[in-house]
Formats: sequence, structure tokens, C-alpha cells
Amino acid sequence: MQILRIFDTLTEKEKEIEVSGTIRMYVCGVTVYDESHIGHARTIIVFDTLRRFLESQGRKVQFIQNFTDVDDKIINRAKQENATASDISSKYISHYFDDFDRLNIKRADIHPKATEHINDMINLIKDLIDKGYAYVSKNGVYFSVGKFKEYGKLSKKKIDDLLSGARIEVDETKNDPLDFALWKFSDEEPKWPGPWGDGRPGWHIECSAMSLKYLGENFEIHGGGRDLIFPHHENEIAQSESHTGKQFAKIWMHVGMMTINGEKMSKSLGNIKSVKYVLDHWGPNIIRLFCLSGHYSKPIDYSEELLRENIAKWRQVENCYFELILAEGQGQTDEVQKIISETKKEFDEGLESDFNTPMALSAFFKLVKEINRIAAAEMLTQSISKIVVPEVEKIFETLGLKIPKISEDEKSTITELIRKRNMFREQKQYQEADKIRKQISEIGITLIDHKNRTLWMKQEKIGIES
RNA sequence: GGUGAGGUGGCAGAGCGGCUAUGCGUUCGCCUGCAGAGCGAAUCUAUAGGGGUUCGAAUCCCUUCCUCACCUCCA
Repeated sequence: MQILRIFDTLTEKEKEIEVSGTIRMYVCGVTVYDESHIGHARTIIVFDTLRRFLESQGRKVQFIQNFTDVDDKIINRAKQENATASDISSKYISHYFDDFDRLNIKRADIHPKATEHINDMINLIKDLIDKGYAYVSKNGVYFSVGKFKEYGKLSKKKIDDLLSGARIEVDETKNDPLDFALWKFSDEEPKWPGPWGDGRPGWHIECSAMSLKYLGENFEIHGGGRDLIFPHHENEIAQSESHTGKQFAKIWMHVGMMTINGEKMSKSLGNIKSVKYVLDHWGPNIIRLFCLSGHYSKPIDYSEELLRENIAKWRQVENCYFELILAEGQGQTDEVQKIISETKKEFDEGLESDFNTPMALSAFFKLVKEINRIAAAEMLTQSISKIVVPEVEKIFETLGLKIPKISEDEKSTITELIRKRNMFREQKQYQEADKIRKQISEIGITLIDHKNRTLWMKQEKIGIES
């Protein structure tokens, strides 16, 4: 088994993941105040696929992804809609699962919510105060950035530079403009009693508290979108390492932004495409292929033209898969053995070297092409199929791609209908033949006539095409 | 202004010192009752500009230009 190497934002180097034991991953999830967009999906798809890859290699993965369910934006939304914050957050959590289940994202082992970990946060804040890293002020409890000597190490920022950047809000109640809130006093709901007064937690503390709780003080991978490097992850490091005195995550893995017309997709710019919209038009397989078609660390530009390209790719994959499972006859398999081992090698090597999904995909498409070539030459056999199908299915599983399973019943029904149709075709009774084709198409099956046989496929319906 | 990541064929996108991926597209074929898909061939020998280093550079160094992200909430 090879060793996975991932680029670590903190050290700016590729780092190896230790082989032994469970791989613990914490991924920062979304703030649930609105629908998720395709940019969120990209990040989640990357980590979901990484997890699937590790699991496919027989490693145990412990995967935690939080929901930020207390936040100003949620509260504002609640006010607008005359609802409570928890109405809003639970509504969008349920939308989140609707979207991401459709995207074939495996659920995390735990999806902790900030509001269910208030005590963990309070204890952490208490400890930070005790250790002198935090102080109570008029509006809340703040982390004293100056006390954490390594502040800025993740985002490569110098405290002086941060201060000179005039975008920091001036707040006289803080000792230092860079200090950030751990606990914000509040009289309004949502609020919780705290040792320093009623209030609610700051944003960053939840991830420190929950990752420490579920994954311990020093886990393997902490991930999220690039835009979280500063201040969110920087602040998490400050809090967590001040608390434990130990290195926090071993690897910081950050996913590039989804852009649209070259600009970052974000709520505030108003240029988002919701996950639901994109799913309705393109379906999960196309989206996953699209999101994995570039290296995770780089930006990827949303474009319908590029999404459309992936339909063509997916059609080849479908063709390949159905050719395989419908293959008949016997024959030698030496050549195919070689292709398979090359595919596996390139696929795994790609993913092991900083999760190079484009390389892995190219290996996969080479295999698909090759199988389609063999099929077109009428040389596909059952024995080839027996070797290749499990490998293809393993790749589907790793990439989170879904292709319909065909039951034996379904198969024999279809085979029988095709037999009848071909009988009509031989007798040039094309109207009858077309009637059967229509009947077959109504159960979602596409027919493709070859010289001496008819291939059938249960093709995915792509919304944009209809 | 500071920090980071980049600029590769018509498009997307790997490679990161020699073997010049991969996919899409386009053109022409094969197949074919129709249909669709698939296959084959061709097209494209590309690496932002300018200097170096080297027997040899897209890959290393210098320099110029350009793009994006972060420095405020953000996946």
C-alpha cells in the first residue's frame, strides 16, 4: 500500500499520512442560514471522495463535519422571517441533507451542531481565560491574539500587516483590534447562560471544541475551503493550541474556490448557483465528475459548457459499463489484465500524490475507452467482464458515481423484448419494432443497434437534455 | 499595500529537467431501416513575453506582463 501525500497549508509542503490506525478528518461545514451552492458542494465532494478513497484502500476514517447553527446571519434571517434561529437552522440542515444525499455524499460519522456543544465551548473558554489567553470585556469574552506567539502561521500573515489593513472594525471594548470573540453577550435569543453572562459563542470556538471532543488534540486532517484559512482556521489554531499546548491538526487541507466568470462564487456577490439548481439540471454524476476534473487546490470555473462536456464522458462510461455487464462469449484475457493493472496503478498513484483527481480520472477514462474499443471490435467476453466489472465498480464507489443496478428479472424482461423487436426488424416490420423500442424506453432503457446485436443501457436522464 | 496560488493546444486540464497525459470540440470515415451511441482516422505538436543554467526546460534561476484568492462574513 502506498502512502497518501497531501499538501499542508501550514508547512507549505506535501505531508505523508501515517498508515497505521484511523484517519481522523474534520471538515468545516456550512452556516445554515440559506441554501447551499455549488461552491460548497465542490469542497464537500472533494472531502467525500478523499474519504471514499481512503476507505477503498481499507483504511478506517473517522469523519466529522459540523453545522454552524448559531450565527448573526441565522439570527437576521430569523428576524426577517419572523421565526426563531432554530427554525431557520433546522430548515436549512434538512435542505442540506436533501441536496447532499442526492449528490451521493456519504454522511459524516457525526454532524455536530454548535448549539449542542455550548458546554464544551464554555469549558474551553474558561480554560483559555485561566491560562491567560482570553479576557472578559464589556461585550463579551475575547481571545488575546497577542498572547499567541505563532498567530498568523497558517495564513502567513504578520500581525503588523493585519493591523495596517484598515478593514478591521474598531471596537474600543477590545484590548487589541485583532482580538476575536469567544463569547458574545446578548439579552436576545438565542442565548445561553455563561459564567460571564448570558450570550452566545463566537464563530471559531465551535470547531475547536467539537474537533477536540470527537477527534482529540492532534488529528490527521483538518479541511475546508481556502477562504477559511483566515481568519477561521488561524483562530482555531490559536484557540486549540493555546488550550492543549500541542500541535493541532497534522495536515491542513484547503480546497480552491468555485468561480463563475472568473470571480469567486459567493452569496455576497450574488452570483451563486444553488446545489439544487445544478442537480436538477445535471444530476449527481456530472457534477461530481466536473468538480473532480481539476486539482482540488485550484479554483474551478463554473460553466455550463464544461458541465455539458461531462455528459459526453458519462455516456461513454455508461456505454462501457453496459457493454461489460451484457458481454457474452468466452475468450482470453491477458491483454485486459494488463490494462486493468495499469489503470489501477495510475488511478491510485494519482490520488496518492496530493489527491490528483484529474490524473485518476484520466486513468479511468483510458480504461473506459479501451473497453469500448474492444466492444466495438466485438471482442468483449464474459471472462473479460468478470475481471473488469469489479474494478469499474470499485472506481464508481471511490468517485461516488452511481450507475443503476440491473436485476435479473429486469434483464430477462428486456432481453425478451429485444429479441421480439429484432424479430420484427428482420422481417422489416419497423413500426412494430419501434413500438417495442418505445415500450422499452418507457422503462428507462435506451437501445443501441449494432451489426449483430442490440446493446441496451439504463441511462441516467440528464435534466438539461430534456 | 501585504500574503498566497496560477498563466500549458479551439476549450478544460495533468505533467514539474529528456519518454511531449487525458477528456471535450472540430472534420472525415465505419456502423445503420430510422435513431442514438460507440469505434477509427485526421486536426492540435501547445507550454504568457524576454533573458539565463543545461548536452537537453513547460518543468530550475532571473526579469517583465497578466489573472485569481485572502487580508470583513464566506466552502
